Amino acid sequence: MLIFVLLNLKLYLSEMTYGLLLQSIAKHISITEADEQYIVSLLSYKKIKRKQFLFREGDVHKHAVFVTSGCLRSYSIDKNGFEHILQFAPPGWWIGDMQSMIKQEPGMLYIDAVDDTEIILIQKTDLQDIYAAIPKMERFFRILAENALATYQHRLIDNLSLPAIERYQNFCRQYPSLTEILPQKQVAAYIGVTPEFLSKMLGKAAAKK
Amino acid sequence: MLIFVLLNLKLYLSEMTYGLLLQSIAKHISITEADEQYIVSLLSYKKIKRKQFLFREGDVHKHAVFVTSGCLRSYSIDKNGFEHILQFAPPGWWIGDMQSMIKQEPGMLYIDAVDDTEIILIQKTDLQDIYAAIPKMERFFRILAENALATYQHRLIDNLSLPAIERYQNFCRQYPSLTEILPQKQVAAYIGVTPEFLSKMLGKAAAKK
DNA sequence: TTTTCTTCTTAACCAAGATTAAGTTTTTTG
DNA sequence: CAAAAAACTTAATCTTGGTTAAGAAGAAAA
Repeated sequence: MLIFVLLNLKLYLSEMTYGLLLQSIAKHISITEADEQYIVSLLSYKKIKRKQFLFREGDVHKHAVFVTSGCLRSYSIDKNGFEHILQFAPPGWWIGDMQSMIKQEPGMLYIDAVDDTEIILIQKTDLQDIYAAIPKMERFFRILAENALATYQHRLIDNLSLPAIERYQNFCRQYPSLTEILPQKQVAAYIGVTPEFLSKMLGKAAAKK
Repeated sequence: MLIFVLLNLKLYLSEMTYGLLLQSIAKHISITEADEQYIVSLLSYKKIKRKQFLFREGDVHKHAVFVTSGCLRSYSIDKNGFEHILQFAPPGWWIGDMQSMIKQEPGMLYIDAVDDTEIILIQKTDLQDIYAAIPKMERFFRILAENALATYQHRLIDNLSLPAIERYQNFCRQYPSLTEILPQKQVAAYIGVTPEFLSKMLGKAAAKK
């Protein structure tokens, strides 16, 4: 009886922790419960406090990272010490330096927590095993990469063709929940302007009304 | 005897036409000859003359496009009529509007030929069949998408953090063969400056020496 | 609570890159 | 080959956005 309760508890905790990832997989492919359990057996879980680092420039990314609560960000620091944000990762998103992940070479990105955050990690080597054991997972990550690719294509075009104010408006439209939470400074580092200029821009826009 | 010659001829032509694509696949996964033949049976071939369009803004991308000779480019045109180049595709590269390809909705990109170009086309619906028949192909396209993703991440960081002159130098280092062939105007549209400014910049750099 | 750190704002000045325009060279096409 | 169309250059002027600096306001930490 006690064992039964403990088993249920374990399942329940696992469901809490890994539910979001399994749901995300289920959205694109269907896998058996045995497959799910196999995958879960290779996952690890981690908490990251606000402002704590997950990766620094020069680290080799040996894990795929999936956010289940809170929010991470990836960014580079240029030679003048300014941050340029590549991506925010709210719950349900993956984050990482693909170049480093693929080639297993030192990355150029920093990743830290915008907020207290919980993540799921998969080791790159385990991911290879998952592909071998459950070929359908190749499809899941193909679809994931293709979607991310579409997002980056769009963002690059925006950066090439739109003035700062429109890039800001696009950001607010695309990530309304982030706009509320993030300090302005970080939105500026994402759209590619200085915090001073963003402030000036918003002041002007407000004055017009 | 005649039939034998014709068969060989057909194989030879097919090798000429589809060789680069099959090689590219073989670099990442190994498939049987039967699989190769199946894939080839779903491919089509097309020549595109310099300056001819393959897609325009608003078109739905129903094919994946692989370049075997020449060079294509994808770009958007902003409200002032200026071109912003997302990608060049020399031989061995894929090109397309991922957003449009995935969601089968009108795209925002133009694709035309920088030079007389030969391409291989795969219909999106046939691609689904290929995935079903040869699951390994999911891996091939996963790897492809992941590599492209890494490239876009890098380019976006560069655009956010580097001044125009360094973006130009990066372009020359990364695509030396393109730098020779392309009109300066198009390099400008890729790195995100006006042709006038690129000209001024290069004049200054030359004067220094 | 008080102190400290971070963020936000404002403003004056500065610089990278855009715009306009005109002339020159190169490439394409009839 | 001549004519037309692109592409390249140069220069003057303008604009977007950066830099510097300093104070105000919030948030975090002690």
